[in-house]
Amino acid sequence: MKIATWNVNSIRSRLDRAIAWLQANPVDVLCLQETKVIDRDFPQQPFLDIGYNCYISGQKSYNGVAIFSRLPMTDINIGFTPILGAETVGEFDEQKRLITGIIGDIQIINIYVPNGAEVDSEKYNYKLNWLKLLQEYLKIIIDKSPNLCVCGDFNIAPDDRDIYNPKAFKNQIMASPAEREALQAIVELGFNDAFRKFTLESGYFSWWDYRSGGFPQNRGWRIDHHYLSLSLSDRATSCIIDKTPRSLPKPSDHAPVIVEIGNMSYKDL
DNA sequence: ATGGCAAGCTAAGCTTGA
Repeated sequence: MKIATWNVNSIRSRLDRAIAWLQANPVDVLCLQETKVIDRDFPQQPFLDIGYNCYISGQKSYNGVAIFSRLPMTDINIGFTPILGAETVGEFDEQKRLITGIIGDIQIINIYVPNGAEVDSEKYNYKLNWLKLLQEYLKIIIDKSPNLCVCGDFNIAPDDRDIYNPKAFKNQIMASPAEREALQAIVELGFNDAFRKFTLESGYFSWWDYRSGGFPQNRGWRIDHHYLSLSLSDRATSCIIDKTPRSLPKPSDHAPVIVEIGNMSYKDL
């Protein structure tokens, strides 16, 4: 069972790339972020044509998440509200940043964490509050659903190994202590960073700035993650970043990240 | 500190991203 996450930076701009990638990498589940399109205009048909089910939650211009799966998923839910209730969630489901569903014995939660602009800005506070809400949400879900895969664009480098030049970005957005503490509070609910189960060195990134030759010089950040609940982490057999699509013309600025879960095959589903 | 690039919206330049 392979589960991929990829911030595509507009599904309409990346449609051909995403289809080509899925054909070359026929993962069981692909989670997308920054689809940047309302549901009515989402180009579902090309994905249906190559054998994927589509579950989408988008809005005009910004944000937007989607899950494609080869086999149908159940229990699809959008946003925090189904678990936390409208009163607790307030305005936080207006931006489309969370979609979840169940496949086999695994619940997948696909998230696009707010960017945060710069430390101490209004958007930064929104990001920290969004992460706090995510923590409350996962605290409830992890008890009901022990095999959890929380994946997506977290917009946080968990530690300095995940930044090409950590000194230059100390205390900056995506690396600030408060962001890392918010992520750590989530980890402490009972998650492992799947990539770090297999690779401990620095120098592995999932996002490179479009500007200033970020990719050719490998000036990147690792901000796209799979956080697996402990029981699921035990079953993970690999986690890799596929830099190939980032090297092609008109790329997303993010690369796909793929985790493989063992002890499960289609006959189990 | 600034600018560099990409996408959406909309019709030249602003907003957002990270």
